[in-house]
Amino acid sequence: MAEITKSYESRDVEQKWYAAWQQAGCFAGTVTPHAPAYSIAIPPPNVTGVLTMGHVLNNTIQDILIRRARLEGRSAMWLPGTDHAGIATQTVVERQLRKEKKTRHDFGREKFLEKVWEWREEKGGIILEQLRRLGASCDWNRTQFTMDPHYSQAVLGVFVQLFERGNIYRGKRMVNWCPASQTALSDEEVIMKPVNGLIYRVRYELTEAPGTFIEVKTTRPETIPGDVAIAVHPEDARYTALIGKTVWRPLNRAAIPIIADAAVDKEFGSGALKITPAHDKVDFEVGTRHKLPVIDVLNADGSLNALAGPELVGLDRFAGRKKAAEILKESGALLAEEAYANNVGYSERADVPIEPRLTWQWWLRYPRVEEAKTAVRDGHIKFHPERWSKVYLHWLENIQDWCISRQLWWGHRIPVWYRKGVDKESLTEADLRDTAKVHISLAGPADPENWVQEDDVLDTWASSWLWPFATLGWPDKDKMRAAGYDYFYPTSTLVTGPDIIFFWVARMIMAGLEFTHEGEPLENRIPFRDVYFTGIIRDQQGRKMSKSLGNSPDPLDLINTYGADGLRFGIISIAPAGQDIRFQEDRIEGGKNFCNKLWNACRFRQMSGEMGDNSSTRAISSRLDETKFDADDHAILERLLVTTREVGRCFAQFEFSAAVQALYAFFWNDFCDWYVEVSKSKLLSPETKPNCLAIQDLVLRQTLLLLHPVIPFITEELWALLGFGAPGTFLMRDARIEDAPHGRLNIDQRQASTVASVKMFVSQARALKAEHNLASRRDVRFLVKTGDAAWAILEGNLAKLMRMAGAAEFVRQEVVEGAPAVVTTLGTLYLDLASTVDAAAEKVRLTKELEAMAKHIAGTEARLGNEAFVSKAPPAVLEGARKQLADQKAKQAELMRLRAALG
RNA sequence: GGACGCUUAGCUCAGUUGGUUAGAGCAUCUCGCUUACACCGAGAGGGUCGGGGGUUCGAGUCCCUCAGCGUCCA
Repeated sequence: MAEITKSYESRDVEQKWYAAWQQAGCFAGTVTPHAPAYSIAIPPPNVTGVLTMGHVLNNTIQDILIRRARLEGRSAMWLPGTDHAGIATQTVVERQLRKEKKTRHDFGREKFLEKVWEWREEKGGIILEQLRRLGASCDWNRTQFTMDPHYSQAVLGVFVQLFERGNIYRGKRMVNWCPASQTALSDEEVIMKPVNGLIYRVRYELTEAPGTFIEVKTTRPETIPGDVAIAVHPEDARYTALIGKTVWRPLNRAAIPIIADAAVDKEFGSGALKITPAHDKVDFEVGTRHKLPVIDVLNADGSLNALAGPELVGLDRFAGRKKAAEILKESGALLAEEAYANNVGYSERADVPIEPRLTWQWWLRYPRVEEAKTAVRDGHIKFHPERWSKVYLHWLENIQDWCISRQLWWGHRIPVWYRKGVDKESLTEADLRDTAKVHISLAGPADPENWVQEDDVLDTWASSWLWPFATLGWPDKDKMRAAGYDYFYPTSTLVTGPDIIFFWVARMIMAGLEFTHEGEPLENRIPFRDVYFTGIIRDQQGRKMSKSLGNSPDPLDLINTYGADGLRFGIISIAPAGQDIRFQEDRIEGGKNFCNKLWNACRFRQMSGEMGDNSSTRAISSRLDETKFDADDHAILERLLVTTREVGRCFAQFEFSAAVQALYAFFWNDFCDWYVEVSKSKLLSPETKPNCLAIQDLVLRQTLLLLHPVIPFITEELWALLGFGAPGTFLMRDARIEDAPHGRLNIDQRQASTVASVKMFVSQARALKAEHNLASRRDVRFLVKTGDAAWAILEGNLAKLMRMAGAAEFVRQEVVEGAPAVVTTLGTLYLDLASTVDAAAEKVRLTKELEAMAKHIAGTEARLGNEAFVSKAPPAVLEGARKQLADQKAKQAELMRLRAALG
């Protein structure tokens, strides 16, 4: 067996095991009829993406769930992949072209798409490679891409089906237009941002009464050429006389009417509102009500067009705004410019203000909205933390139709063909259903030469909402069988961020309900049973980590510095359930240190004696002689059992950081700081050595099993080094978690509980020495004044005590005068240094302690003196308080005696 | 404006259904290279649990209210 080195070096170990796992096919999720299935579909990262700290957290959690499921004997399958990220990817490739001073139009649609595919082949797999560095145990053979042929068929087939079912329609409506990407966006892709800008007070002169004006306030003077009316509230007494009159539009001069509409807010500004139907959603509605014309003064790229007038045409909308203000100022129409803070919608991807724009788009009426609510409300799908279900339900209550068409080239081109010569601008709902005018199918028309395909593609989210089942071969029966659709769907758990609860989670639920297992009950059609929402990783100042701020560490750097296991352990330990996380690199360092500690504890075991048969819990147990157990043996096994249960509970309830904390405390404090230390005396005697080694093996074996989901590499390495598995087997694939690692052994609670008082005794002895500036070397003589029972405990642990406390000897003695002392539950402990002690200082210390004790006693006495407490508190609490008081009083008496002895 | 979350040690956070003297990691200070680990060990200091009010024998924990911070939806 290889010797364990002095410190853990992650790099070689990680590479070695990842390759070995992959070669042995350990990641494969296979249909195993008699085993329960456990499956996760990865939230497909954007194909243009690189690994961020958010990915690290999210994917570490998924890997933990998957690896734990394997160890529990389930057939686990984690399905990886990427999504095609329409806007982002197209933008990346266009940016490349721009370096050659070209645009996508120079190439044409087909050639441009070839370029995108080339880019994807070359760069699109980076993030999946990075996930391997993290240790992700995805079933890579199942890797999917939303633009794969099969997946695309599923997406387009769904479009056709939803059209046939009446959920999809084409309509000319106000959409969120991104002038940078030049496409429509869904409401969810618009982010409202507070902006400090200007508001302009502008007056419009009445045509019938020159010199009389009506005033409006606007933040967008460049849209004035698009004004078609001034609206006032019908009950606004200031303006009733003016309704029906006309005013001069101050830019691109024309007469426009003053109308009355209840949508006007009387309190805002002067109470009069300019109506620009082409550039505002509310204005559009007002315009429609009053049958007003629509004057669109903007081009698709946000520049002003000829309808804006000769002075503004060609200008960008922001330059146009300035220019418009200048013109208004010159003509005297501009009354004032005032600072103004308002909310402006920004394009999520391009980060520019969106324009409300009237265009033809494809819309989806969501299917299964009510069922989607039921699924979560009735707990068929459980959200963790639960509170996100409110956000989800609220969105579904107020759901709006989804604009699913995008004016892009990269994506799923909508499977709609218009017969040549048909005017797309005037198609009615009935025309869409007229197969002579419009053809909608997966296969396309039989006579393509007579048709023109729709230019638009589908929103990327309109493909990824099928992810949990389209990745399992749906709707192709053969592919479904091969992928194990019936076995793995519904998937078990979705791990994602709450920021895409609408974008993705809600939509996946609706898609799953609509398209899978038709006719079966709801619980068979939902796409997943549990949804775990991670927190958002923030920097030290609490800001979101982002590329533009440059405040995110590169996870690959962290892996190189601290190891993948160190990074995983660290990130999980700072990620409490459902809370945002402030990133601290020192916690990642803590993860690395933990790995090193684990490494060295195993090294100590290896150096302590011959390895026995470690190949199973049963084999190790059979090496134990229970009759020779001492209190420490019972105590560590008891703690192991409790920790095993606690960790199991934590994993089951998605409390990952609590699991890690429990493991940390058990391993570092109970095992390393105590059991390993007491082992150092136990190993000296042939009476106790075999048991001690076997118990260490039992503890280490179980600890590696419990830790493996979190830190897979180092645990696999140590598993092999300590011979816990048969050659050719893997911890990750072949090992199974056992609930009762101690096997048939009986744990003696009474004995185990004495360890606590011995620990405390040692700790107090050390403190006593430290207070008197003695190094923790073992050269001190202690005297103990104590009763027979306590002395028996001390005597039984003498060798350990001397080593742990750093004592030359412990001597039982009835009377000790003038020595520094401490009162413990096992008697009064004196430092035999009478000659050197500073009596005055010692007296001060004891007095301080007595004061604190008096306070505690007063508190306990007050509680016990309270009639209500005595009559109402549960007996156990009451008994505890009485015992506490007795202990406190005994300690107080002893402290007083010690103080008196100092003279 | 509405919903949700947060406020506990210098920093970052735990604290399960209310129950002994509120914990951890990091940082700080003191001591120690004792045959696993200095990526370590021993010890110490450090908190009126955001403010106020209430319920209760008992509140960091439950209720009300105020303040500050954050997120989402309008």
